Amino acid sequence: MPASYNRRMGLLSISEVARQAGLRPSAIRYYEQNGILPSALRVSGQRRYHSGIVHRLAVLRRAQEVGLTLDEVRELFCGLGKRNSISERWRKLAGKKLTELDAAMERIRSMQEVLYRLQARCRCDTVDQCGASILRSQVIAEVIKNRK
Amino acid sequence: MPASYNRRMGLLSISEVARQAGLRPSAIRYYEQNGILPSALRVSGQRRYHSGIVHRLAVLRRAQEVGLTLDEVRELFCGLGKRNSISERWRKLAGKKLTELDAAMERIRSMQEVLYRLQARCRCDTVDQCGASILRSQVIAEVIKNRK
DNA sequence: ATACATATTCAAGTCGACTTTAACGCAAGC
DNA sequence: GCTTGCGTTAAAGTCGACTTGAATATGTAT
Repeated sequence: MPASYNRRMGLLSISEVARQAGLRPSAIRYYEQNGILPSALRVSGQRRYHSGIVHRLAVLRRAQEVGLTLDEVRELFCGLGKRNSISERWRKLAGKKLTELDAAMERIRSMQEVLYRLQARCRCDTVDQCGASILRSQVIAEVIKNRK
Repeated sequence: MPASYNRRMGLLSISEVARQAGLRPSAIRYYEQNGILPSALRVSGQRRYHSGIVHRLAVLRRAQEVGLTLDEVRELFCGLGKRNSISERWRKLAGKKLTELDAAMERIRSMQEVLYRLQARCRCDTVDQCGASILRSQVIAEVIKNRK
């Protein structure tokens, strides 16, 4: 099947899609492999895409930007339940993320608070003296756990 | 060298230190291996610690809690320059972290903003319709990069 | 003496979202 | 028809901060 045919049909090669979406081909293959994108049409073993894929990848990117993991993006795109629209799934995931982000904000706030006090009050010379003021403050241990 | 001797000298085994510091022995070995802690005293091949190590590990943990990486903790503990006290190094690192945390806050704020709009305004049924409102908003692409 | 706990080192595994590499197939232009 | 270039797959590498596993040594209790 010649290139002219693909062009006539508006079919795009993976590198063309990647270029338009600002990704590398390997990322697109990775998404397919992990069920975030459906298996693409093949023409002599090579992936061919309809232009709509570019929009879908833009939504994917935006979803990542607001903090969704690829597992969540998969849920967004391929949602399990019966007749749930994408907007319903977005709202569900958005609620979840907003909660997580509130927690993240709070964590950052306490980190900042400790750092300010440290800048203002720490005067030790050696590590062994260090911490009188620092060790008493109460940043939640959860910080570390959730920093991953 | 018998245990009684170690006890008399106030020397602690790695598991005792780990217990007191709330870590696993493997973490302590890891710190030593990566130059965050100095090489420990050995008694027949086994690490023995003075109790001060527990304090040092508490400072380490606190440093992590406020966002320092282990590379930065190494800098904090083993700082390069000549006569710089730990408080000077703390202030330097704290300033750096505060800047990073400000940026992180800003990122989270824009993520939240997008998510709120999404919850309020998204009404699409399918992924292909999705994004009219979402794709126009401007979360910085940097979000993803720095999310790591 | 024997058993069991705890120690050691080195190498490899973990998590997430990819990228990179290797070895190969197919395509387009001359 | 030959080269250049893009496509394919599977497997391994990346980053950070550890953990886990395997093989082996030492310590402690009975």
